[in-house]
Amino acid sequence: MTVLDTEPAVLDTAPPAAVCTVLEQQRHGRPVGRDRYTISEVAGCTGLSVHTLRWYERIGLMPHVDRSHTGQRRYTDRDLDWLDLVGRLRLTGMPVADMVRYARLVREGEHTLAERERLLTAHREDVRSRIAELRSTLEVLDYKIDIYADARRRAEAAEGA
Amino acid sequence: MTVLDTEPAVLDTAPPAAVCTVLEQQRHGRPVGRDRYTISEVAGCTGLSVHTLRWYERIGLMPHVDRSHTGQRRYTDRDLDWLDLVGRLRLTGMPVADMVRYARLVREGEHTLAERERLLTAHREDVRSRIAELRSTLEVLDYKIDIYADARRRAEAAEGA
DNA sequence: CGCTTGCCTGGAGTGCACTCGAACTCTCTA
DNA sequence: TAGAGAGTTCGAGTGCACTCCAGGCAAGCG
Repeated sequence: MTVLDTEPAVLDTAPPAAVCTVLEQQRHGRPVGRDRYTISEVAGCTGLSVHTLRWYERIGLMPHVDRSHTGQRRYTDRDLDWLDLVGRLRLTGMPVADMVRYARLVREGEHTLAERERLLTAHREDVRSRIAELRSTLEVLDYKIDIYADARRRAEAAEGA
Repeated sequence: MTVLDTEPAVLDTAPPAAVCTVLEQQRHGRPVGRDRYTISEVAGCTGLSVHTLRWYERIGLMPHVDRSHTGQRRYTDRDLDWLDLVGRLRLTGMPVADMVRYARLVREGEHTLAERERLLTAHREDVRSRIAELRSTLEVLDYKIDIYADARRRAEAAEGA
C-alpha cells in the first residue's frame, strides 16, 4: 500500500545473492526452475530432516506451505529462501522461539517492520559479541596449544638425543 | 620425570595472564590470597550455580576437589583456573563430553600430552570455522537490516511530507 | 492385484546441559 | 538450646531442539 509495493518479497526472505549458498553446499543444490519441491527434495537441499521441516511448520516457523491435490507439501523457491534465512539465524544461535516470533511478525504484515528491524538488530549485536568472545578464547587456545607443542618438541628432542 | 618437571601446573590450567578475567567480571572477583574457597564463593566468582559445580564434579569434569574436616568442598586457585578454562571451552561450544574427556586425559598424566594437544587443536579449528560462519551471516544480517532501515526512512519521509 | 515407495498425522521419545527437591549434617548466633 | 543458614547426597525434573514411531493414504510398477 505505501512505500513497499515495488519490493514486497525481499523483506521476508534472504537476499538474492545469498540464496541457498551455505546450506545448498551441504547436500545437492536446489533443483532449478521448478518452484514446486517435495519435502524430501527440500530436506536434501537444506540439510534439514523431513521431520524437522514438518516440525518447523507445526510450531509456526514456516509461512504456510502449499499442498498438492493429494495433500502433500509442495515447497516454493520463496519457502527455500525463507529456510535459508532460518538456517542462518539458527547457525548463529538464535533460539527457535525468537525465529517463530519473527515469522509471526512477517505474517502480520507491514506494520511490524520496525519490530522486525529491532529483532534483527539485537541479534546482530549478539552475533558480534559472540565473535569477539570466540576470538578472545582463540587466544587462550593458541597459548595452551603452544605450550603443548613446546612440550612435545622438547620431548622429541630429548628422545632423539 | 622427563621434560616437564619445571612447569607441571601450567598445562592443565588457563594461562596466568588470563586467570579469572572473563568469568570474574560476571560477578565478584576471586577473593584474594586465600586458596580455599567454599562452593558458594566459587559460584559467585565463576557465575556457575552451586548445582552446576557439584554436577561438574559428579560427571568427572573437576580434578578432585579438596574437602574440609566436615566434608565441605574447599576449592583452590588451581580449581578456579581450571573452571576458567572450562568456562571458555563451554562458551566456545565444546560439548561437555569432550571436556570430560580432556579432564580425564589431564588426570591420566603426561603420556596423554599428544592427545590433549590434538583435542585442543581440533577445537580451535572448530572455533575458527564458526567465527567465519558467524561473519558470513553477519553480512546477510547487515543486508536485511539495511533494507528494513531503508523502508523505515522512506516511510518516515512520506509521513513528514 | 499386491508390493514398494513416499508422504501424511499426532503424539511419544531422545540427548544435552543443567536445575531442583527432599532429607540430612554442621556451625554459628540470639 | 533453639533456630537460621550453608553445606551434603542422590535422584528426579526441566527446557530446548529435534527425532522417531504407529498407523494410514495415494501413486507407480510387474
